[in-house]
Amino acid sequence: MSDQLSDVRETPTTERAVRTQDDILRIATAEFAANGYAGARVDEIAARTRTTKRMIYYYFGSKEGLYLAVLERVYAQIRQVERGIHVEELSPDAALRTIAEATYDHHTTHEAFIQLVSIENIHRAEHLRQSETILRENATAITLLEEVIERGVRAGTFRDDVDAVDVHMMISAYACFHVANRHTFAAIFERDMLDPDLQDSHRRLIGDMVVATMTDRAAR
Amino acid sequence: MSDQLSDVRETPTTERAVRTQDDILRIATAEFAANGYAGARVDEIAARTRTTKRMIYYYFGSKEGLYLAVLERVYAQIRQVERGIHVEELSPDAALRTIAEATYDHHTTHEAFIQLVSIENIHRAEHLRQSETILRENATAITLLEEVIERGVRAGTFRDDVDAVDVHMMISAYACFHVANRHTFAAIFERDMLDPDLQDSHRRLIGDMVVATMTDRAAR
Amino acid sequence: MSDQLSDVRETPTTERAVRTQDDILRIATAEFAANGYAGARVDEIAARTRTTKRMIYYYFGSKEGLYLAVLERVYAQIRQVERGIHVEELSPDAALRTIAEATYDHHTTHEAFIQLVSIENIHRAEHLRQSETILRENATAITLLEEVIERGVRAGTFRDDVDAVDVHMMISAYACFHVANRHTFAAIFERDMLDPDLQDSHRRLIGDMVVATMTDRAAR
Amino acid sequence: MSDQLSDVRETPTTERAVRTQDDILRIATAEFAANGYAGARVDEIAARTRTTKRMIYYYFGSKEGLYLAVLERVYAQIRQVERGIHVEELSPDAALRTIAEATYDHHTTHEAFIQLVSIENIHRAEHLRQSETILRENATAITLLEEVIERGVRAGTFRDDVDAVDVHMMISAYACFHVANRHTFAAIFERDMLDPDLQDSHRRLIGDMVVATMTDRAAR
DNA sequence: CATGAATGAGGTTTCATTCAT
DNA sequence: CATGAATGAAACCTCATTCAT
Repeated sequence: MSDQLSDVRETPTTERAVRTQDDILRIATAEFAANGYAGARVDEIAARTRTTKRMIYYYFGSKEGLYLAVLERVYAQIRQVERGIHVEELSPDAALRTIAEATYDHHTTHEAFIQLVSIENIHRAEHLRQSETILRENATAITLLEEVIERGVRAGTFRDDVDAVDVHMMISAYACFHVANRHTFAAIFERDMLDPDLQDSHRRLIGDMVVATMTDRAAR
Repeated sequence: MSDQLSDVRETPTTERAVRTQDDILRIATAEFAANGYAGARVDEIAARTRTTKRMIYYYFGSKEGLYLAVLERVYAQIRQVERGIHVEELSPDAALRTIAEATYDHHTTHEAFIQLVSIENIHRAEHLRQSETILRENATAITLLEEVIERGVRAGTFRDDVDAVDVHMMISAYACFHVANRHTFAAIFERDMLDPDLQDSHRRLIGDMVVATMTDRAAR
Repeated sequence: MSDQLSDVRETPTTERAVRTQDDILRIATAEFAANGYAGARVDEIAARTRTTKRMIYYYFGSKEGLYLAVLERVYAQIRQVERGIHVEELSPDAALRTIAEATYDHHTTHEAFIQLVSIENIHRAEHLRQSETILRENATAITLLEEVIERGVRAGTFRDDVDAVDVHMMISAYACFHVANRHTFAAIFERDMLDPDLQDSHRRLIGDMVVATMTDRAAR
Repeated sequence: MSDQLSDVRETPTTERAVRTQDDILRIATAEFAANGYAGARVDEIAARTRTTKRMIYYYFGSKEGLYLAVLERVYAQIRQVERGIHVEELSPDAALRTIAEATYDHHTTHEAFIQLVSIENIHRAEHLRQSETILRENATAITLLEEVIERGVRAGTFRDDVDAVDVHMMISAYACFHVANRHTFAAIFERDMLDPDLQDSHRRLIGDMVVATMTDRAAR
């Protein structure tokens, strides 16, 4: 749960309490993602829950506390995905492509996560910075990339002036954009980036993009 | 102004009126960008303006009307930039790189625009879709790319399975991400993507990325 | 108005606004005095007012801001009374008695003031300490007493080991007690200290008390 | 316990129950004294107790029942002190001074009692009036004074137009004020009436005051 | 065009109290 | 006796919007 709040039940003891909190968090995730922090309504969240508004305050202390808990939850989920990626056996090219595709798959299927990240950026990451867990655990995505890039560089196939954080940035940018800018993009260019018919080619494209960039002879 | 609202002053007559409206729009742009649609306060906007709340309602009818006007204004500004890009004389490679860099330069120097686009996406582009001007005029960015890609494909240097909208997507994703996700990225990875020291290498990287992807032999 | 709050209309411009604020302050004074800070209800105050709850927040910002304004108002009123006391022409004895009686008269006819002081003490004077005006202006009551005591001491009729603050304490204690402890005293001892029939003798008694104490030969 | 409430455990049976109740009452006394009736929080009281909220309701029925029990407890304590005062052997002067000093000593060392009396007065002694015990037993303080005054009057040293209730009022006023108005007084006059350095002179002063007043020749 | 005053609906939060185990 | 979970009523406060001058 949130790292800095007190006066709230930190860890539920009964199984029923777990269900109540999960219920609240699930609904709250959707509401915050769909309406932004200020636009989300505690009343509305409560109404869609099995429980009452009072319980939100009982467990999370405040609207902000709830939002923080939501944030930590979605960041914990992506950590799980990242930890499930194993590329030790793959060539640097294949490893890079695998990581890119995994990120693409996660982001395009976790709309709420991407929206919450967008929202959090509007608020200058002020809430996220309060969560030691997120700060500490979510940077580990980089170590995986570092290892792959080092292998590629050593093998002479990867350029050495682009580091893991840069690569992560390229991959994240592409994957995030699909979800985060879906609606304005669709409105203006009349193409839904998440159209299932485009999924395969878009997944291939992100792999191409990152591999081509890293193996680009001209850039060296 | 917004395309569907009536009962509001559409075009200012006196020069003073123009200045008043510009003042309001400038402040409102900052407020909406910084706080989101629901988070922005009409009172706050009025307080920071040289005029009063009454004028906001006189000129823009409602908070939503003001937001729409703000949106149209920032989209008009990027249209200006796009129209200033001329790549007819350049090779397809150079042309692509020029367009990518121009987008990168625009986005990284127009934080409010990117933030407003993020916000608009949170609201499923519901406001943007009301603006015929934006929908009609802003898609023209594509024609420029189409022409370049066609030249590259005809020359045999570009792959032909990636169209102008895809390329625009890649470029926008990279450029948007720098601004839109700046804060969460900085918090977690301890790297400010807009750090002036990184500007040159990041501008080069976006060019590398799009050119490498389009000229990628392996992908063909 | 309160010294530290912002975002609230500090000084009303129209006469109507003055009336609205006075109306609110009058009712609020009664409500806070009757129910304590926590016990007073903003809703109730608003209901008894010509205006609405919203106006309370418009003018005073918060419940606390309103309470502070109430506090400053009643302290300003007693300052007025204190400034109206002139004892330069009187003998030290008579002057002391006059001051004591004036305090007695003020306190016994300003129940709300005494109650608010009681309430403020329950809250360890945390609000009062925020008001520079009260702190600066209300201590001046002492200078009047100092001058009188000095005269009495010099004349050899007053003891010199009791200073103005001590005398003020004795007088205030007696006068406050009549109002502040009226109800418990009446319940237990079956005597209403504010019974009009007792007024004269109690006014005389406070004068006797302070004069006798200061002229007490045995104490010297 | 309260005289009129039923359905609550009147007298604890086990020793453990006594300790639990005492624990609750001790904490509750502090909380009510520090925050007023409305300002005190049942949750907070429970949290500071070794037991739980359930126990408060089990033993005292309601917040009001608890408050009443607190009130009765502190009034019982001062009764004990009063019963310990013996002045039969002393001269009327010395007896008066002894009573005054004892009251002064009690009040200045029982802040919570004085605060609760202040609070109770804000509520027009509505709770206190429900307690037959307090009403019946606490008026007996007067009989002690009556006897002393009668002796003094008979001896010709005391005036006869000031009765025991008046004297009790003077003494209580002085002693209460030290505690009840400590904070506003300190804030405005920059003198802490309970400063240990002032204790002796202030104790002497209350004796001087009451004796001087009663033996005042001028007043007769 | 300008300004402070006003409004009502609805938002977030708190509190005493009770329930289930 | 003890504990965390739950509740509903009501508290405080905010916001977009309109009015009177």
